[in-house]
Amino acid sequence: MRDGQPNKYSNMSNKRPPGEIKSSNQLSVKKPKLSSVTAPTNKKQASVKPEPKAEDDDDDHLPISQRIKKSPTSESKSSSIKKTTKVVSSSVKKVNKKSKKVMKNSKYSKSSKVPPSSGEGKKWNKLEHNGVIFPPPYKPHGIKMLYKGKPVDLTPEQEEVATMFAVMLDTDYMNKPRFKENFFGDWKKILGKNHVIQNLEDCDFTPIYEWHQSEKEKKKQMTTEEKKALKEEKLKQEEKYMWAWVDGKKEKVGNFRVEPPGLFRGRGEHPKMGKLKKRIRPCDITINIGKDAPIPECPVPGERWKEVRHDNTVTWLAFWNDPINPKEFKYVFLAASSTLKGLSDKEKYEKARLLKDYIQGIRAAYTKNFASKDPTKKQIAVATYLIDKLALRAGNEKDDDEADTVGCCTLKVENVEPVPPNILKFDFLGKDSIRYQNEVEVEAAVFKAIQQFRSGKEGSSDLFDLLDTSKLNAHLKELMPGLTAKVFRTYNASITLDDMLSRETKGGDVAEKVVVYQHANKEVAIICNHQRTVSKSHSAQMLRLNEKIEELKAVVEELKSDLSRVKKGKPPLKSKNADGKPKRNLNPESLEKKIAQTNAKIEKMERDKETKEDLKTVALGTSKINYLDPRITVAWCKRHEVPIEKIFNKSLLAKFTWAMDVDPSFRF
DNA sequence: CCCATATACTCAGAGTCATAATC
DNA sequence: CGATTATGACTCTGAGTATATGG
Repeated sequence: MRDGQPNKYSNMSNKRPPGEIKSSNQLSVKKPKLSSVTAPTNKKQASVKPEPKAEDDDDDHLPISQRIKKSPTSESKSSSIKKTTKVVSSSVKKVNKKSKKVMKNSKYSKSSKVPPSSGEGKKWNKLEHNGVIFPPPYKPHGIKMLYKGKPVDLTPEQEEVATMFAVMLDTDYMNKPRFKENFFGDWKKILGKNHVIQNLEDCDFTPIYEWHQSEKEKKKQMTTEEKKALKEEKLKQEEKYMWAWVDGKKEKVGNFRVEPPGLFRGRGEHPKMGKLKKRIRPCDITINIGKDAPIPECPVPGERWKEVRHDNTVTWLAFWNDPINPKEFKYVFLAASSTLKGLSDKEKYEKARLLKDYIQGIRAAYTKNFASKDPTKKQIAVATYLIDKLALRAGNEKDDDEADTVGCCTLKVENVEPVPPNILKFDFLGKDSIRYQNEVEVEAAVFKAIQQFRSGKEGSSDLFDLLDTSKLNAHLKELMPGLTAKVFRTYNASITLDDMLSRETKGGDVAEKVVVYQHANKEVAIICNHQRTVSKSHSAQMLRLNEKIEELKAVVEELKSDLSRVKKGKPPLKSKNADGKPKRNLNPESLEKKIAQTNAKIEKMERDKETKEDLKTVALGTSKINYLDPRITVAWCKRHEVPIEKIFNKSLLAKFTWAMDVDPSFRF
């Protein structure tokens, strides 16, 4: 469903001319003002050395938003993009899907357990916390599901898993055969070989589903006092887990609740969707605390932690192995508002700001390499261009047991279609299986390069066959200390906000300024392709808005008629209003006023309607939380006397405390 | 005050990327 | 020993649910 709708915000764009640079000199002059960016080889910078040609359409330093221009040919784009269902081929692909499944139990020789001591990557000196809290044990409900129409007795364990499935009866997963197969496979193991239940098709879970719905309803019907009491009870229980002591400071813990058991809800076409995610127990959990901190008490009587470590080179407080993918981990970290997280957040933005000093040189360098004879260099250049211009993600290789999604380095031939003379049509599933659709005008050299990368390959093979993220990042690191692909996303998002705010903030009242901010925020969200599904009620809501607008228009018409009649000394056509009250205010002045008021109301509603329609598939939150340097926002608020609370909610304010004292003149 | 809509917050899955281990 | 692959740890994501808001 999410990948269903075309992205109406496709940008046709860009006409940034090649070339155009400052002297190479300038590059090296800029000093990293960043302690955290461990500057490796400053010498390598040579490779960014731009050449002094210049063709001054100097928009190189500008944010993407400004570099993007509507292309003349941008009519009905998205509609026509379709996946050319191609014959899958074994093909060119370097057999690089890691042979993950093999990997015989090379038990991690934990000789390398920890490298702390050296004080080098030290994250903390003292760390104390209370561990994690577990979900309550399963409470059997005894509701019987049906098999071939007859009630079935299930053990609590069997019932628990059946209930996990029943609860999802009204989700889209029921339309996914993969989900059902995986579920049934895991459930079957618990039912046992000779159980009456032999296939899913003959199972009727509706009794359990309905029981669950009624439980939900019951909960909803509780009075506010009851809910409040329940909440306080929970809070009391959890209070001690909410906090940690880090280097003498009390800090909030993020996710101290262990994930409850359930069915795996993989996104997109995930091969493992529906598999049973089993209950985590204390013996699955590894705790990390300071050397002389007391060991957290295990909350389950009679059980104990798997292990207690003292590793101050990491920030996690606890972890367990992901039951779906046992070689992956689930961590408990401090909350976003903590000092530790704030620090690394700040470092992230400082690194992105540093890129500002290098970006011209980097763009010049990759532009030059569009035509490189070295094929790897050429691919790196084009990939970097896409990452910079379109804010694409790096695109790591994925295993076969994950959803099939791509990023820049993993783009397939079929994901990018060149449309002469110089348009590229992108269509692929990115992170979280969110569809990315875009048509972009690119420089001739890029267009040619893409055509070349595609030629002779099948649709399913890699566009950048000589590239992967580590090669790309290794190259980026030579251009700027600490530079990686994701920094471009942060940079382009933040510079766009900064730029749009400074260009578009005019006078006006606070509300108008907030609109300017939201507009910029939206632009960033579009660049980053932050989408959301259209709410179920969206169309109904639009309809209602339209109705209301029509109603108001009718009111205006009547008022106008009243006005003209009153002016002629005649009484209104109707002596009563729609609500049945007799009309008052029959003098022209008040009628005029009323007309103006109503028209203003209509205009406002029209605007609201537009915004709503505009934002129906755009999620603003993600960029605000992860990509926009809060100092831009805070400084802008200070300059324009906008209360910061208009922009940041409570948790954002807490997360961004480190940015609050920024100088009003701060610019990204 | 009630309802519905908007916003805030939680949740856990899905990425990125550095480094260690292995080939 | 250089290149891959595996491991580990951290950020980023939209959905779902709870709560606030406002008409």
